[in-house]
Amino acid sequence: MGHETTLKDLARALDLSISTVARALSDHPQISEQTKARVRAAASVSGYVAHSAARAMRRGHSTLIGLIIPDVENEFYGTLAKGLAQCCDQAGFQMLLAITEDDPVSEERQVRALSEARVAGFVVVPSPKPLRATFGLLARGPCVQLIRRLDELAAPWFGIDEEAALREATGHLLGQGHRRIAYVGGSLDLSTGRGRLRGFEQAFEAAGLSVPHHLVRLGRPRRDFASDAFSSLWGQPEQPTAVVTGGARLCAGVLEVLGRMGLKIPADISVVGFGDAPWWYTALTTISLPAREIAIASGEFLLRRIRDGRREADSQNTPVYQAIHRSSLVLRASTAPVGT
Amino acid sequence: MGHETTLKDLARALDLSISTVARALSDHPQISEQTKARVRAAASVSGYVAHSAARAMRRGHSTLIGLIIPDVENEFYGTLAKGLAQCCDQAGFQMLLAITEDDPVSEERQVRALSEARVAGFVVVPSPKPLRATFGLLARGPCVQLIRRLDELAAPWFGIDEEAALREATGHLLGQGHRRIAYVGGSLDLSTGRGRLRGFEQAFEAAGLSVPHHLVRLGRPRRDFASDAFSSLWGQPEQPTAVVTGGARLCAGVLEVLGRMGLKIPADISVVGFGDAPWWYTALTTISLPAREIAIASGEFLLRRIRDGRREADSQNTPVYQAIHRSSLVLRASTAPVGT
DNA sequence: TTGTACGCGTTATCAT
DNA sequence: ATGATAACGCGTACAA
Repeated sequence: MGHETTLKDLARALDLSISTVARALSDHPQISEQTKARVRAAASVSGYVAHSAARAMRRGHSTLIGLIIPDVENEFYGTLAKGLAQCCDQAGFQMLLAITEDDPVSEERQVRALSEARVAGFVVVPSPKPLRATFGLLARGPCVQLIRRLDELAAPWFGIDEEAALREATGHLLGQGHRRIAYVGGSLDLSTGRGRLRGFEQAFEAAGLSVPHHLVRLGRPRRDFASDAFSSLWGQPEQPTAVVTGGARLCAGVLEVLGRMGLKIPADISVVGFGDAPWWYTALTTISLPAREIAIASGEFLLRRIRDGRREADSQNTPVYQAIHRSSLVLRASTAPVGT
Repeated sequence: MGHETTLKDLARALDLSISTVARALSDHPQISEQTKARVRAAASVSGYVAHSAARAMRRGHSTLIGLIIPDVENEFYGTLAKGLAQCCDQAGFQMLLAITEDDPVSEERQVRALSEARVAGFVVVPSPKPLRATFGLLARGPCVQLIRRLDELAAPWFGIDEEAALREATGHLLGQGHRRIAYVGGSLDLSTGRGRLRGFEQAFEAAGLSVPHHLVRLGRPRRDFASDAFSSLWGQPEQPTAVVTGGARLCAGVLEVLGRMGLKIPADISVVGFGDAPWWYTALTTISLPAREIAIASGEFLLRRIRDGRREADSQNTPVYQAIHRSSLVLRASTAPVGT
């Protein structure tokens, strides 16, 4: 007891060589069916379990994929993680999960740990400003970046057209006659924050209106920021008649404070939410994100690249690939023409 | 290029032995400061990254923890995963995530993969009926089970007092004068389903009332089941005045169909939700679960046991440990006295 | 069809 | 203070 069965053990017990046992278990064609059967039986009764680390060392590559995200509690990232985990499982890979909370130090530490584990590839939603070392580490293997986009990270990007998403959402409200439209979004140190704000602005410009910058609040993509931001907006002399959110957690924060204040949607204020948390299926007009599609697309892309990279010596001359998915505006009961 | 720096490379470059380099990098006391400095500098410029698989093989144990859950999109499991990931990170471990969707075949396959990776321990929310092989695999290392409890899995359990949770929730409604209280819960093949139903029943018994079994619907813990179940309940001649949910996804399903039917909460029906998804902070009376606490407690327990197991040869004679956490009923605006 | 032998990158033991 | 060497479990080129 206290000892795990190895090929050597099986070989000794069966009076065979290690290589024969190894070949039998990997169904090598040149091993007799009879031997295979004997070996498999012995492996089964002894509870033999292959040692993937040893195998990886020998082969020179592991079956590990590293996923680096800010927060798996966030519905969106949860969906991302699930999609990728299923991709991995299907392809015989396992997923190592790292949660950064957007802290660059934690990010570096965990990316280093993933590197030490010799993951075959990285899927990363990078923090706003990763440490220099992090880039170096991520460059050691195939890598794709999701949603947020960092040019320093010379890695293929998968995400949505943020500008179009916010432009459409804001345009919808403008079409309903709203003018005092507030925007609670992420700060501009994230590519997503920049794109979304631009989309918000473009909607006004397209309508020949001036952008109500005094109704814009940008900050960390957290619920409490959004709650505070909306409170301050509502305290202004010119209250907004509608609010657009620029992130899932920001949306949650706005909804929370609306509830606390007892404001009715859309009677007191129209709301466009962000993301697809199942609970606001009930009534929330929302910017719907194809999280699962992004996960699958990027996962399959990465896995393909990993396999390719093993054949061709080095296909490092990869063009900067990008896959732009489309969000869609899902109309529900949380928006209404102004003054109704 | 195409070659990862190893200790051997560093040794050759510095004209030192491999052992000296290894010792220098692990800050061995008997290496001169000067040598350490030289080695560290060389390691840094060459971008040396340790190889944890090789280390694990040599040492006989990895720094991997396997987490097996049905679904990480579920808020509750998301919180669990996050808590555990942080536990792991803090202790120098990494977390391998497996999503089973409660499919025993997928579960077995993934648990096997984790076994092959020689995870140092398992944290598992088991499917209702795991394959026999799965038990064998999980028995190969330290293991804790969460929430759901399987006796065949002789592993310490961390969860909540399900009976008390539902008793309290149901009692609250009874106290508000409700009698036709519906219950939409998980089927009885899960320990959670059994405990929750019993709690529902106990509330009636404690009040000297008979249990309204015709208002009880049990099934798979999925949103669509709950939606259908509530629809059928509402179609009955004796419509319920209140509904208690026995799971997070079931709660989401009930809320969804309520929205579709245009029913007002609590005017048309009182609702007790399940779990802590941030979005129903607004107005939902809910059975609140200490997901993060459970994750931390079980994670620390497992990590401690892993460390202990390395000192003492085999401390297999472990008593069946259980940590019962308490849920709490959070009162909000979704329940009201009957007939108001 | 099966066996022998080497190396993957580390760490630990024993020597110097 | 440093070096040589064995071993962890596996896969494969080469030999038989």
